[in-house]
Amino acid sequence: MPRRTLDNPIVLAVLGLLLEQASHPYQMLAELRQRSDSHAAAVTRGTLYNTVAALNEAGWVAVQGQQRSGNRPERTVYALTEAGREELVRRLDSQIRNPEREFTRFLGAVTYLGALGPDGAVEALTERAQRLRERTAADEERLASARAAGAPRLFVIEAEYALCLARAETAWIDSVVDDIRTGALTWPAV
Amino acid sequence: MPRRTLDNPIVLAVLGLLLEQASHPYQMLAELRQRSDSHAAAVTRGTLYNTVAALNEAGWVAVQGQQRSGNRPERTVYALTEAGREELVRRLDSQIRNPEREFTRFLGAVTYLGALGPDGAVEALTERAQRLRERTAADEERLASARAAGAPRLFVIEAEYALCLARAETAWIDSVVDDIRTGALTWPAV
DNA sequence: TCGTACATAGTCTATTTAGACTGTTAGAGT
DNA sequence: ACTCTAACAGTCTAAATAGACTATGTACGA
Repeated sequence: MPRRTLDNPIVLAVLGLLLEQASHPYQMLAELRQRSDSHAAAVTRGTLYNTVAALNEAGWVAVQGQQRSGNRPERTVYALTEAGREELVRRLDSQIRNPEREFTRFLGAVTYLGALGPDGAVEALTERAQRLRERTAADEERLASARAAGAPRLFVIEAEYALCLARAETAWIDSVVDDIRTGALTWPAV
Repeated sequence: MPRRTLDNPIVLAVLGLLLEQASHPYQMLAELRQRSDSHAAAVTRGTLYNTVAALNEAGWVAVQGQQRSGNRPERTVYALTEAGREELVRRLDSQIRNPEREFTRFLGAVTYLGALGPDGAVEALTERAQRLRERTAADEERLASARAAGAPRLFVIEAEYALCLARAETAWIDSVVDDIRTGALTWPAV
């Protein structure tokens, strides 16, 4: 039951991976998981196989061959086609040009921050900031060691972006917590 | 065919709206659209009706009554239950405490920025920054006039957050564009 | 050497979702 | 008075997704 619209966010990831090298779906998944938690979280197996099949029907990828090691299930290896390379560039360009308004979990929650009350809000926000800081430190370290190991900056650019946003978010949370504590942000009387 | 897991992002929005006042799905949708583009984009009608039905089965909302104006379809008005209020707070708290790694379109695209080549990347990034700036200016104005009209800051806090992130992203893009132009960020030879 | 846990590959189905479809009413323009 | 469009309110279905299920191979400790 292949899809028609093919506008799900992992299409780009699949095309991008195949630009580097031909691969089979299971391997793509492993690659995505290894590279980034956010990429990994965005895919499940069913979706990936389905997406690759649809990409195949759309002519953006093509079966390069079958492989098999031992008696394991046969692996179908896909490669990017020329049309696929063009589509990749087209989508890349458009997704960068158009800033979409993305609805993240945190944005959705912050909208109703009031329901936690001032104390609950400070509590929760403080913990988030704390966790963000820990994660940021770990990410910075990973980034630094990747660079030290010789990875070109272009290959880790999305980690830089993610770090930048995480720092901005942390700073914002800090300022909000501060404003609640000092009374610059108050709860309207109910 | 009501759902079981109820972990989709608009659950929180529905519970949050109902905390303010009882409402029927169509009205919730209008409210969401009016309040924020990101909220609006995150919902379609089918999903909303389905979600509300599931919320009802879970006991977090309850039918408050039917309304009808003229010969229009009957509107089923839902109200938050006490269990629903608790669930709202629980989810709010957890979604704020746990920073999830969210996979946005832009993050996915930036990962394969290399495929655009230095010139294409500068082109696309510059346009994004430009659009972001325009949108940010418009959002700032809307925020200011909402405040001027007497909206408590707590009620527009998510707009502040979104603005903060947008500014950080713009600054990051500017710096990357700069680095490409000056040669601080180069394309590895293929 | 046997069991047990985990990695490898992939398929399959029950939920979930997007968005087309239905029909009514209010208001604008002619 | 009459048409045309947009808002109202909801249902329905085809497509997309998550995650369980299958089945072999490998590594490790008991």
